[in-house]
Amino acid sequence: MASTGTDPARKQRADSLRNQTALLEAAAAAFIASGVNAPVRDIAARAGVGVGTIYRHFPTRADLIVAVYRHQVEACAEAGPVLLAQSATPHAALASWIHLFVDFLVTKHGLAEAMRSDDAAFQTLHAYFLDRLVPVCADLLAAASAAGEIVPDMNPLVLMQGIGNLCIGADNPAYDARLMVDVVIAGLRVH
Amino acid sequence: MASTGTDPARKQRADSLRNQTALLEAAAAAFIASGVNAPVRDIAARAGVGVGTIYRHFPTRADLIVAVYRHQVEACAEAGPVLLAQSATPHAALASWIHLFVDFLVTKHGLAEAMRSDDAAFQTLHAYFLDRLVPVCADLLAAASAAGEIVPDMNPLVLMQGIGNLCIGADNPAYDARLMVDVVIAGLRVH
DNA sequence: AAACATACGGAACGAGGTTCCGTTTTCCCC
DNA sequence: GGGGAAAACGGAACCTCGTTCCGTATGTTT
Repeated sequence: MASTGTDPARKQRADSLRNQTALLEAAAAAFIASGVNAPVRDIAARAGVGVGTIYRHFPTRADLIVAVYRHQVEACAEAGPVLLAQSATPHAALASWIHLFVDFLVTKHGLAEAMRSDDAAFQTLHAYFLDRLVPVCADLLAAASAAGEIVPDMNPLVLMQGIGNLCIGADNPAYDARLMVDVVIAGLRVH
Repeated sequence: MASTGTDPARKQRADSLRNQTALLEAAAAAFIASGVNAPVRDIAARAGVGVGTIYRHFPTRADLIVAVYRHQVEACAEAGPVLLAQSATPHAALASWIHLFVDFLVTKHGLAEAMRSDDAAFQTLHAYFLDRLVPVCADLLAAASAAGEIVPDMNPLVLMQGIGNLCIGADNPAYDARLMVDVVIAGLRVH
């Protein structure tokens, strides 16, 4: 992520590593306080570095967001097969997994919006989330489909993006992302 | 909308009305060309006016968007009762009406995103759309619910917002808003 | 300790939204 | 028709925010 060195023998400088860590912590805090679109200058100030340092470590905002949430995305991805093995039915596993994903998204102010953005800077973000999660979703869909529980032709990519969309604005009390997601899950069933 | 006059006897000035019309046309063109977030300066240039004139007529971007799309929103609202009377079943009417709404949204680049924005400037937009369309949706839901075709507890406001969300990013070829909307419509059915 | 690569900071630039006020246009009244 | 007040105009100026750039500082290696 931050290995800019041309010579692979030379290790990353200590101050560089320190700043990178500080930036990750600052960004996480700023994202909680102001959403994932927190001003670059704010994040830099929180980390006690100049704005140039942010761009050196994380060329686009997406890189920073991915770095901050990587653990959680990985955990979500790994939960897929586990749920499939533990649940009573594939459809139940799919439902549980989608709820896991939704829980992750709705607690990250602005993340769902950002994933949707057509801004080139968010391309990385979009790609990372989808690359990591769509295959997991595809497996769950395939299992539920094979069991005859859901319609056979659901596209996992479309489903993930749709679920993501439904989570936008989840902090608005007049909206209820989880309810809409449940309607979608019900709609996947054979009928 | 543009009656700023303090004295109600005094009518709107001719140049003001001319500019207002020019702005509406320019905005409509700019929205088609660049989406509803087209730069203010661009819209002003298209209309051949200064930026100050935009703000005088339409204090927020939402006011301009509402003015541009008012006819279409009205048409959509009025179609609700008509569809209910003409369709074979209330659920069919609901489905048709939702498709009408979706067709409107997906052809307006950025509109669905804007409706979701928590920016105070879009409050008016959000309010207008929901005030006008939620009651129509509520009637359709009530009819379908009374006919025993759908689950009885769907909140029309949540449904409208959810449908709106699903339409975000509909111009991305890897996504399919209509498919997701169909899943939602299916999910509303009693099962 | 010297020399060199690496990384840093923050000024500077550009894009976009918004405000403000001197000037122009229109309208009303005589 | 002409004069003056009210209304509206235009666009410069300002603010915020993302992004770039380069002179300077800090590690690292020999």
